[in-house]
Amino acid sequence: MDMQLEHTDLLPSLPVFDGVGRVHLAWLASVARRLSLKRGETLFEKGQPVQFLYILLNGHIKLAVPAGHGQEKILEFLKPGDAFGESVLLPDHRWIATAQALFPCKLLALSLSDLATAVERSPAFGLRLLANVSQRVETQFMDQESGALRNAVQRVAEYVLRQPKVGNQARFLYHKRAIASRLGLQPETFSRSLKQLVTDGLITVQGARIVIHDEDALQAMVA
Amino acid sequence: MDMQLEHTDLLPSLPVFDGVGRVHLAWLASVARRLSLKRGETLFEKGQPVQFLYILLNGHIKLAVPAGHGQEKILEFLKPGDAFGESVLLPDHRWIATAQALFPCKLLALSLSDLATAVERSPAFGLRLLANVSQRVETQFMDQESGALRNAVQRVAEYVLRQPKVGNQARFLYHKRAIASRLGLQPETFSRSLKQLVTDGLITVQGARIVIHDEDALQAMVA
DNA sequence: CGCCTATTTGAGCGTCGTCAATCCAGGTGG
DNA sequence: CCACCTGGATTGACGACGCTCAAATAGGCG
Repeated sequence: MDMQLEHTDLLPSLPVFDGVGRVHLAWLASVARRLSLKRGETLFEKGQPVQFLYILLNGHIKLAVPAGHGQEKILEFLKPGDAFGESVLLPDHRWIATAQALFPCKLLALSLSDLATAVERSPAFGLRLLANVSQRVETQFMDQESGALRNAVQRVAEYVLRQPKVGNQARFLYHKRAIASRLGLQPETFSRSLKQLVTDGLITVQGARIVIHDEDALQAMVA
Repeated sequence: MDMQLEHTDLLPSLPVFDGVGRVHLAWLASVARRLSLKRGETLFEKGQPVQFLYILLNGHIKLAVPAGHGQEKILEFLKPGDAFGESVLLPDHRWIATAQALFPCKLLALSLSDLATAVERSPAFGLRLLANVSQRVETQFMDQESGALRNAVQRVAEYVLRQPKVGNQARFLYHKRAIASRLGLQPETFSRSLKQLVTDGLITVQGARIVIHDEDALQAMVA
């Protein structure tokens, strides 16, 4: 199968390319670098110069800052359709966090000049990028709110509710250790908080599997 | 003095309009609504639909979420040149926080259609907006990092270092209560943390005035 | 089947939040 | 010009939530 066509076909399904004309998409697909990452592979590290805007087509990536003793604080989980590295627009900018693949990834990389040309040719693409990063700011705000206003059990309940559900079932996509870090908790505290929800009869947990018994009570807990 | 010309002249001095052609600036100035806020006045409240992208020309605004018992958690201090409300691009979006003037403000408001037209006419403006919001994401990341990795005294030291200094002098622009909220601390804890820095001989504080005696030690404290 | 890592569980402690009282500064009016 | 007054800031005492250290258990992958 033609690699280039494969990627071109993938593009229209991502919201970040909504409303971007076919011809512009083709141009994007032609100039953008294509990258693949294996699970665990590092895309960039804190301190390196920002050279590209990345668009994640496939897979999951964590953005994290090292915290000594082999610890880290996870700032964000990146999902397909997410764009990151807009700070390529800021002069002499360096990454403030490290990006590492949690699952095998495919992504596009746009250099600063390609990004500028792309927005020049397709202002709609510029607006899509703006909407995307705007969404990320809002997510950060909600995280800040949760971190400041809610306790450990409430934050865990909130996280469970946000997971995609089929019926009343859900799964932890990432390691519990990683989720704990994302929520600003120690793994031990995360474990105890989950146990609390189980003890209260709101959920049951088996490994990465979650069954939600009382969604309303979970909602009430975070409100 | 002509109000419109006054604002038009103000625009080129803000980084967010760098590289945006004179003619586009004039167009922006002609279509954008102009707003003034008195100290304490509310621009929008949590839950209201997002109708405009705002660009702060002058003054300071706080973005905060109410937290019950008349409390609030301040998410961000907005300064001249900051743009906010890019989420006007997201469908059916509502404000997740309240905006209130901390000082008298002047600002521009762009409707969704005006924003789209502006980026259409001047892709450079789109890139500037992207850079601006990108900067805000990074600030959020650094806040998350501080909140997770540093204790109260370290966060206060970090905040002091970030204030604009003349010689070894600086000032708290906002009420300590507000700064505490921004740092994710109670006013009492903020006060005690400042006292700690004073006791250690790193700074002295009189009301809103700060004198920095040992900047290196402050830096070392947050590293 | 066995190793290695992730997760869970337990015990103890420290930081920060809560509640309450006091202190202080800036603004107002006599 | 000074006394008052009001809201912010400070200080103290105490408790709780989440962190740290340590050990046991479970789970995944070769």
